[in-house]
Amino acid sequence: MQVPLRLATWNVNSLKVRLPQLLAWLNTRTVDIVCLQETKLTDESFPKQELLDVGYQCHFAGQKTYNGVAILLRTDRVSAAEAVVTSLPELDDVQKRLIALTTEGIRVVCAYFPNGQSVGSDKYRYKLQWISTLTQWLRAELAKNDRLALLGDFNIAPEARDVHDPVLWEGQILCSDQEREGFRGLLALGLADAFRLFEQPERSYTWWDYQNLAFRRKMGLRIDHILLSPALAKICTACEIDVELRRQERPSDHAAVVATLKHGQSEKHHAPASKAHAAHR
DNA sequence: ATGGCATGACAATCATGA
Repeated sequence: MQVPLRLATWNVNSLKVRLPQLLAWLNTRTVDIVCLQETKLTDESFPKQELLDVGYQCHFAGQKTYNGVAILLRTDRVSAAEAVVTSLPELDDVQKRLIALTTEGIRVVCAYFPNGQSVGSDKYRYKLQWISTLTQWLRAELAKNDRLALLGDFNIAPEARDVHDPVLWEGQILCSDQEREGFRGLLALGLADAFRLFEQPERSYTWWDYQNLAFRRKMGLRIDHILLSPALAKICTACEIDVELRRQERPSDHAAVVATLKHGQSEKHHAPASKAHAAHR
């Protein structure tokens, strides 16, 4: 069976406010695994029944006012979640920025990277530390899981072409050398930026400021990403930004990113490295 | 000019975002 699998990430900037848009989006788009950031909800007030009613099982880690992440699984299309974790084991952190689970033999990691506020601030140092801890943890996860996807709001524009005005943003938060070095550190684990596996339109962004008509003027940044392990990059057939979400009434300031995977045979999940190597010759 | 929105907590402004 070769049914395509679609993975998405969207920073909703308050799930309470964006729930109607999310429900409508889930009804019109075929997405199977949906990572959300900035839910800004405690776990008690997570709208799990509403999402269950449209066919999604929810896993979430939230807090009052800030942060909060969730993964939604379309239960008729993907297997039940296993090995759910709701924090980075190595980091003692009250901020809810990470949730991970395994479905369909895929380790799905949903992350809301710290913003960093301004270069050199305490929050900036926390951001770099958080990225470093995530990277170390992912190294171990990749050793255990061939198929791994890291989705989320990275709060990093990796390259000049991901920024509407690279000169204006040079060295600024989201674009600083150390943040970009952190992003490259994730790629160095073997992960691929799914969006850049394909030819893309120029000025493709995922975030636009609410102010100054930034969206209409195409003044954005590409800071939401889907990174795929080699086994998943190999079967990725598309990666697109859903800008329609940003065009709506009372939108989130982020658009969603959606990747499509050819749903490979399950035997590939546990293919030993030696065998994969042999197949190359 | 470090603002201009938007969101949430809280009750007039303030913290935070990116």
